[in-house]
Amino acid sequence: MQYAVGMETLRERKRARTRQAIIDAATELFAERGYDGTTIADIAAAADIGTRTFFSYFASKEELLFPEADLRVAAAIAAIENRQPGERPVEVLIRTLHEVNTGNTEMVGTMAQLRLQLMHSTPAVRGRALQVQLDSQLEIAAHLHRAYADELNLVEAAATVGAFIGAVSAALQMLLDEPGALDDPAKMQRRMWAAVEKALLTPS
Amino acid sequence: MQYAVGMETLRERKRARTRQAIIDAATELFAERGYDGTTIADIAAAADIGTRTFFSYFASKEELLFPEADLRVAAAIAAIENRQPGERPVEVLIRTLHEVNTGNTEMVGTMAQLRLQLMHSTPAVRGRALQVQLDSQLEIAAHLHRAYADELNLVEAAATVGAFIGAVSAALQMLLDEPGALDDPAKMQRRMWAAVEKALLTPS
DNA sequence: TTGCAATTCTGCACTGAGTGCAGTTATGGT
DNA sequence: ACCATAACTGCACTCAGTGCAGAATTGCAA
Repeated sequence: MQYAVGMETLRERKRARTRQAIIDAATELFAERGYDGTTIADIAAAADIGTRTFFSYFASKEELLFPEADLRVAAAIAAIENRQPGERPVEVLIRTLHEVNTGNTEMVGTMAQLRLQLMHSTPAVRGRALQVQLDSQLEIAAHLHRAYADELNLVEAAATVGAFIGAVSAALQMLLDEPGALDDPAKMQRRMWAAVEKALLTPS
Repeated sequence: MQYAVGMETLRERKRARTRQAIIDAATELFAERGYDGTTIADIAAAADIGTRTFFSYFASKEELLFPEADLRVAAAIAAIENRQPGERPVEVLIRTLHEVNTGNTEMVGTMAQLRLQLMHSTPAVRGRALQVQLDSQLEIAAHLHRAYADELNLVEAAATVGAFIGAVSAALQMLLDEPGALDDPAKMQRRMWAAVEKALLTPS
């Protein structure tokens, strides 16, 4: 076989291509007709696969919205491992998500932008986003606990991570409720961080 | 009409009774066969109503799990209004949920107990719980902002409430993952509060 | 190149949630 | 007793998601 070696087998490459085709088709259709207005049959047809086949790539329609959830958790965990000496748990988390959000094109990607709009307009999407976050939380909490074994027990670590992610979500949602919120994503992000830091770093 | 005046009309009384019958039937069936193993047709049959009628009482199967969501928000808002002078926002929230949870039989009620189990075992229930919480958050945040107008803008208030609820959720879920967590709910609740306070009140 | 095993794709038939509609029944007031 | 209104219900429908079985594709070895 004369193909490049970027990915092992033909199967894997083809599968990755199909997966991306589904995401692309869904992104376009969601933008066009909204989340609820798009059926899985529509997506499958647009991606040129059988309806049934969709479910061998994504377990549900909702999963389609957060295809990169795993990557985020990995980034957060890496940031925890590389913490500065003397850095407090909350500070690590804040720095972590800072890096995650500025390091990649997350805030700019089409699906990410779309997701923000859908989170605003479609309750089901918002609910799903929360669930994805919570699933990540426990994993991140476990690593935070290991990094700060002498300061935080596991439950306290979970509470810390939960507080952080909860603050981010709530601030984000409140900001999204403002009309024209998406016109200046960078500004929105700055305001979000300011609010999160005030909520979490204010001394008691 | 010679009926008592507890509730105005026959219609209202009958409707309330049917609603309760649905909740009771569902509680029993969920406990018996689990959430996923119970169909709406089952519940309707057990409550002796037509399947279609179920949807004129509850918009979805999930809504059945949190029939008292509104009450909680009301309690939280009332607690905010009655805040002590000098009390900090986070402290108000902590006191608030303290009152909500100890003041009523929430933690002891059958449906509430059941819900904790289901949250642990059924992802759909967990997701729904989060969504209910988030919906409450913005409303509570608005009141917190009004109560602390000179200290917190709206986004900061949202972040504060989100941090609090996020910490509670995460700690609760971590605790529920421990085997035998439900054997001693009071102890679990104490550990939860300790973790939440450590996460939120630790000075920076 | 051929052949075969493993994997993937797909259609079909099914269950269950949820909606719209239309007809029936129960209730409140006159 | 009568009527307007609200509630209840069956029916037919759409869509998400699953299990199964057969067809098509791919990987590998001869």
